[in-house]
Amino acid sequence: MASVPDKPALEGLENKWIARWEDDAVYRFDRSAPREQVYAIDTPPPTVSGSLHVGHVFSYTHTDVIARYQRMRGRAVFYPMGWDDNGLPTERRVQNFFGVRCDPSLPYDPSFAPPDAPPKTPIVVSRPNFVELCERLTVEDEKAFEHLWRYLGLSVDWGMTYATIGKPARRISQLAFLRLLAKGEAYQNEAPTLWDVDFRTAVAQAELEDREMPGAYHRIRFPIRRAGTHLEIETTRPELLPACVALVAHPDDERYKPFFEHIIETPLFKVPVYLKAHPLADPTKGTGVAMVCTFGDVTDVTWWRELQLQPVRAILQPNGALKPVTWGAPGWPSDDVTSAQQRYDQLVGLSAVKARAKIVELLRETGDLLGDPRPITHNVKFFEKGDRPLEIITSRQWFIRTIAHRPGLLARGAALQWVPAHMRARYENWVNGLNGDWCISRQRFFGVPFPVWYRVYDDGVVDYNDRLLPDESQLPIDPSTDVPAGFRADQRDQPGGFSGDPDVMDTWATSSLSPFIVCGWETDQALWTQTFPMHLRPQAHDIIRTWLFSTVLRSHLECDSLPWANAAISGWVLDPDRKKMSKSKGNVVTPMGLLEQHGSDAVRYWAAKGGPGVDTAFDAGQMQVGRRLAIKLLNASKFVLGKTGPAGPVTHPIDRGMLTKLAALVKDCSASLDEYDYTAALRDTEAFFWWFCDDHIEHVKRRRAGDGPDAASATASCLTALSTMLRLFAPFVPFVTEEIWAWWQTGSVHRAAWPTEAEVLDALGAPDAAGLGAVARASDVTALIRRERSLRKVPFGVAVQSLRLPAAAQPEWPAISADVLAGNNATQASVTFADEFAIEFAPAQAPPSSPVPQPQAPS
RNA sequence: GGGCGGUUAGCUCAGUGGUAGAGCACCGGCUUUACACGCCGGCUGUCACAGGUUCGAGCCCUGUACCGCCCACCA
Repeated sequence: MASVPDKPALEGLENKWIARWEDDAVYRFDRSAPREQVYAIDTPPPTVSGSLHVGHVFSYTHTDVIARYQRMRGRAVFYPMGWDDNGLPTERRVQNFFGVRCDPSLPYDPSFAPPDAPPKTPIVVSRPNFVELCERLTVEDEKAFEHLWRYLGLSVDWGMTYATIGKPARRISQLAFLRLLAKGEAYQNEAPTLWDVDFRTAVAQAELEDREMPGAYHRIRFPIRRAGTHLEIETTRPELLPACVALVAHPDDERYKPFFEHIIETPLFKVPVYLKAHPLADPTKGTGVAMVCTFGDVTDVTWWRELQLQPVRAILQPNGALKPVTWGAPGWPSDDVTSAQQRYDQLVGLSAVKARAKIVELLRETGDLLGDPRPITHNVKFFEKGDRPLEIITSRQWFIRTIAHRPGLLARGAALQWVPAHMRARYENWVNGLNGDWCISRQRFFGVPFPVWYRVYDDGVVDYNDRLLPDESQLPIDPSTDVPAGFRADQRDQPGGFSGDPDVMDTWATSSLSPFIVCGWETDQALWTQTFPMHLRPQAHDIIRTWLFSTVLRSHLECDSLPWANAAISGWVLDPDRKKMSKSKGNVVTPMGLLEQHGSDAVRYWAAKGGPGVDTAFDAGQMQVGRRLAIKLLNASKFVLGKTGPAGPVTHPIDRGMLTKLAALVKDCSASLDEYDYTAALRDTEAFFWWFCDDHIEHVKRRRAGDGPDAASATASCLTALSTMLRLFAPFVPFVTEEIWAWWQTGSVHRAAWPTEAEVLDALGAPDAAGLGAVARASDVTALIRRERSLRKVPFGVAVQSLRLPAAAQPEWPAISADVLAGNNATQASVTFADEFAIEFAPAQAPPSSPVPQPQAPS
């Protein structure tokens, strides 16, 4: 038996065992394991340019508990880690850090090196150079993240990491895209698209969020031609008046029925438009007549499509400013071209907000604005990372089909095991609410480019229908730098030459392939067969509509399969005010500080108390409890292992009862963990452990200190219990359990076999029901004695003289009397049985003196 | 407007139709040879509200209120 320290402590355990685990490759994935023994986890790649917060610690701990459990169950745990360095946060960080800006039209410069300090004027670099800078910068982030994860005790195989902008991920993103293109599941289309004017890119439905914004209803007069009357509409976006292509009212609205298909004239610009009928128009909103503009919101798109309102009169440019328009030109009719032009020219170049103020001024001048704008607050759609409301701009974009696959996607969601089960509804809700295919192209430069070139006609026009695709073996490529087969570099963007697709993929188009990336899709067939479909996707509930949905979609389209069998959805960490912890609220605690303050095991303990999918309050008090548990484990283990006597057959009823109780615990915990109910497993293990310390040890410690068969029974059963409890605790508090394990066992506890009911019962032959009754009775009687001792304030040193125990205790008494009496300083007591409990203590040696008041220092 | 959770002790939360629970906090006591980073004990309830089912409801059903989240609408 290795040495048990005199003063066991938690300090330094993290660094000690991190190093040892790495040296011993404790968490290395076994490539030779057959698929049936593999447990594969699709770990979320954290965004490296962000910072890890306590919510990450929380949810990644949950996953690690499962990973450690499965490993102890004998599974080869496939537990890689990714870094998400693809996307806007990293793009901005690279720009600021190095003082560069990307221009994809530039050729790659292999000799480029950034200056030591970012220059005032950004250096323009090619996309491959920009990606290189990203990789250089994120290496440092990744090191810090990895250190934190190791310190937290994540049992990741650190030999398997990937980056979402890394070459393998780019290759797989492009390969998967080309496969979808070949199948017709990816397509390109020119259509009205949700657009962020600051980032100047299309965004997807999944990236929207509503924000409450101040606005105002503007009541505007529209004359009806040759009717001598007018319609009134209310709009929050009067600046779109020049883009008006129709008015619309509900078909049953009696107020407007007479005027359907009449020609209305827009104010200021004198554009003839029709009043149309459409059921989506709500008679109760505003005046019941809405202005259809190209495009103010998604309803406008619907009306434009369904009412076939040609043409598009787009006035917003990609940067959000109003573009120049020649009134009187095709598509821009006006009954008064001169004044329309004169008025519109005052708007050109203005942002939507400024144009609104200007147009209100103009409407006031002509008297077409009725009354003052009426302030309201309303929800406006934003890109979740954006600062200004989304616009809708017609542009050429890549899409992946989703709507056509809705039934199949719902079936996948139904087949997936959700933890907790009710999270399935969020997925179904989202799939049922999809209103368009998934737009995956972004007009950014940093990301995975589309591996596509287009032929350029001899007249210099790019033919987007004549695509030039690379061979799969060439991937990844960058069409802004690489040249399609059969062309020369100097034919780029030349008549008769080629042009590269300028766009990059949405980050989710890569993240959705995380199982493909880690499992070696089209790269490592043996690994792919061994690990895909995976077993577990852990993630937070806010990205069900993005990461989870898109991963299911890609796997459905590419593999006709679910990507994993289980989805474990974690909750959020809330601050004590029940608000989600976030950086903007300034209530984030740095994870490393937490781990150092409380110890990793203690923080993990708190995290494991938060059930799957349950938003959980940040609670340093629970971490203190976890720390006390770890210390208690050290001390109790020291006591159990400190016994010098020999172990022998487990014959004593109390020992047999304890092990029977433990065997039931093992069975329950295993069942709980199989169902991802790690919270219940921890709670039950903890309850047993405290009972073991407080009651069982107190009962057996004197017997164990003697010799003979009863002492040997106590020693043997305590050792079994310790071994079992350490293994039950190991997934939750890996450091302290490993430390104790090393005192007396060989190998890592994290590679030890998960305990089984049969193993614990081995020393007994069978569950011992009488023993179970004995330990329960022993605890009951001890509780009675302790209660009286405490109420009467009798110190433990004062012996019990006589005991009258409940008659119900009589049958078990012979089995437990020695242990119970010894554990309560009552070995000399006379014991009788009657209906009521009674106790007498030995007379006090000295009469208690009344306490003398001590002079108090002024406080 | 639709959907999903939640509401149990001062706090954080378990609770599987059968006596209302744990930890923390608080109060009182105890140096008991593993642990004072400890131990023992005590106090603490309109289980959100209303109705229903049942011999029996915190749990099942219906409705309501409030909190949180998701989605839709947002002229």
